[in-house]
Amino acid sequence: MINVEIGDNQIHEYASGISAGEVLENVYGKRYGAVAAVVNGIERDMSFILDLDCKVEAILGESHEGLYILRHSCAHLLAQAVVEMFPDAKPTIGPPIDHGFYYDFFMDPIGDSELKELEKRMNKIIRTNLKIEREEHDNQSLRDMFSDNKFKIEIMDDKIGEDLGSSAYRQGDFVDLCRGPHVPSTSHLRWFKLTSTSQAYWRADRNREPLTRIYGMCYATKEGLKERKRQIEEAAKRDHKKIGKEMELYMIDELIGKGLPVWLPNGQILKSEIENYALETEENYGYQRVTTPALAKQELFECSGHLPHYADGMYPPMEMDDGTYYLKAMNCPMHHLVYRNKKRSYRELPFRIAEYGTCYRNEMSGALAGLLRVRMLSMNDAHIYCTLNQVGQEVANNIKMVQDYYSTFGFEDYHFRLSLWDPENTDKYIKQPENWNSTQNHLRKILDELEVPYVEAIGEAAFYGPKIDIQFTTALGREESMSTIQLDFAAKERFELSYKDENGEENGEVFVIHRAPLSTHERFVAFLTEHWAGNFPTWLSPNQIQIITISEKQKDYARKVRQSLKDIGVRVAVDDSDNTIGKKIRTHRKMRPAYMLILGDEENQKETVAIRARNGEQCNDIPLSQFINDLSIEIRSRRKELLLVTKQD
RNA sequence: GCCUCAGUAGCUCAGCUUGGUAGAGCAUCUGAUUUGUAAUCAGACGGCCGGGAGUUCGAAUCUCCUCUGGGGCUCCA
Repeated sequence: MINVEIGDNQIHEYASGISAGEVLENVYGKRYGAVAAVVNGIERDMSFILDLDCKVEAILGESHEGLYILRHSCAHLLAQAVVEMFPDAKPTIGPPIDHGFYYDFFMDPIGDSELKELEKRMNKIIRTNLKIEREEHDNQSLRDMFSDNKFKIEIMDDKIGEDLGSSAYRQGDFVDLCRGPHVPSTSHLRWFKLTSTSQAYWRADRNREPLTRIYGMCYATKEGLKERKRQIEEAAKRDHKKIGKEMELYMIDELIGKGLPVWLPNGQILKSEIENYALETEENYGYQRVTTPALAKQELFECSGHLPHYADGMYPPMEMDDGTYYLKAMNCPMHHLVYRNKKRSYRELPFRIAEYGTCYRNEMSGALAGLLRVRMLSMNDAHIYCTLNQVGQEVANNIKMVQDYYSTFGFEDYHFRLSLWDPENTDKYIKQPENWNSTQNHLRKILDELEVPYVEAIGEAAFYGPKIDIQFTTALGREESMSTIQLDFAAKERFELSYKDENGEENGEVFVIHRAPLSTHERFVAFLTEHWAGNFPTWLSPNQIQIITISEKQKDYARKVRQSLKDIGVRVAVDDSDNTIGKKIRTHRKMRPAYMLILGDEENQKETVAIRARNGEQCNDIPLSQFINDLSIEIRSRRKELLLVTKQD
């Protein structure tokens, strides 16, 4: 007999050789929704045999761990269906991911019809409720089992010494190399859907074999799957590409080229408002403005290291009669020259210069997406030249600046990422390991001291130094970098940056901080649009006020109100057409003005306005002068909420 | 750049499976209507069905190539 501890210190006695699943079923009943078990802290299959005293916990299908197992099992199920349908396909790897799973196969690409067919086959396997069984093998017999799949053999080769690849999981005729654990049988995998296919490369290396990747989503319950589908639909409504078209924020024309959006008048308003806000902020933080050219000579980018390290990201060279020119992918090299333009004193540090410029990056055509990834970037860029001692304060200021910005714009869902170089793959980086270590530790220390939570990411650094990136997830679920604060230890040598220190010595220890707290205007506006679903705070709104007349009798009054609002800089339009008022409201909702003013005889006589806020709230009989006053406060203070209306009652 | 799906009127889409004179709603314009909070009525205008080639007596529809867009890979702000 063995003692098994379950839940809150309950000890049960069982015969040795009982399975974890039987114990759990004995305690919780048959339908308690567990997919696997934790035995003495280690995740195990339900079939795991208990032969010593131990502690057993259930992993519920709806828990984080449970979903992970469910999705992993669902990936196996997909592989089974694929091998059944395409006997030559070689499964490679198939991990669980957020919301679902994917599996990469060495096989010819497939289309939608095959995807549907696979889904059918998977459902069939689910209905037959195959048992999913773990098998232990020694290394040699595992290799024999997978001898026709070089990818699995390669995985085993990699795991030599780790002593992990000793198990396989079998369901019917299908067997896959796997650590497990898995759900007990295929009937647990009912709530899945195959979503898409794409091409990936073995080991994410484009020189290796191209693989067909199949994505699916998978949940423990019907409701879970339904909720996810609903989320995707909701997100699609916020998509900046959809709203951008509806609100006429930007356009892309074939004749100009892909990745080269044109800012339409409404989008330009957003851009200008953001720019003005940044200008104000940067003045407070001690930045000075400069403007540098869009192109520069090859020698500059060789000096900066862009050509050796970033050539792929730049447009090809232009041969001129006096040399070779490149469009700039970044402002930094030119800003370094601004710094170097005269002898600097320690009294000038930190020296901060900002530029509202455009950079040009040769993104691969397949990567371009709406405003999120473009080839011409409007950047709110700046560089800070300072001593190592000053780096901490400057980085802290920038983190604060970012947080202030985000709070004004209403962003709450983001996380910090410390982006490090990859010592295993140094080609992309300036090879100075000791500098990498010291600057990375420096940034890490700053973040720790500020008590800002962050994740670390290897291989995400800039070629000249580590970064603090602020990561967002788009409405459609893709993670993107928004703001960035980068520490550059290489520029000082490459550009011979120096200053005269307190002792009158020429000191070459100039550190450069590259920062773009507002991302690029393109990406920022994309996020802003998705975040607010186009219902921007009043100060940003391209159409702040829409005036609607009830009949043609109020034409003059409407024009008078419009002029009063224009006088204080409000963006306002009048609709005095002969449509019905319901029709006018419906029409103008598309442009999402913060407030609509409904003007009839009553308002005309009393010099008042009837306010219909964007959220549907209604507020009548407000004296025009009061409205103007309140509105201007709302706009000037860059308030996020439409407080004007609720304030009245 | 690679894989996949899709391109029909300014916008949203039907027609394509099974080839036979290009459709709807909204928007626009013109009348009528003068309206109190999410679509007033009527009429008109609008398309070489992304572009090119092929198959066919005949192609929006079938085949191939190409361009553009969506999703993914890779890359990155």
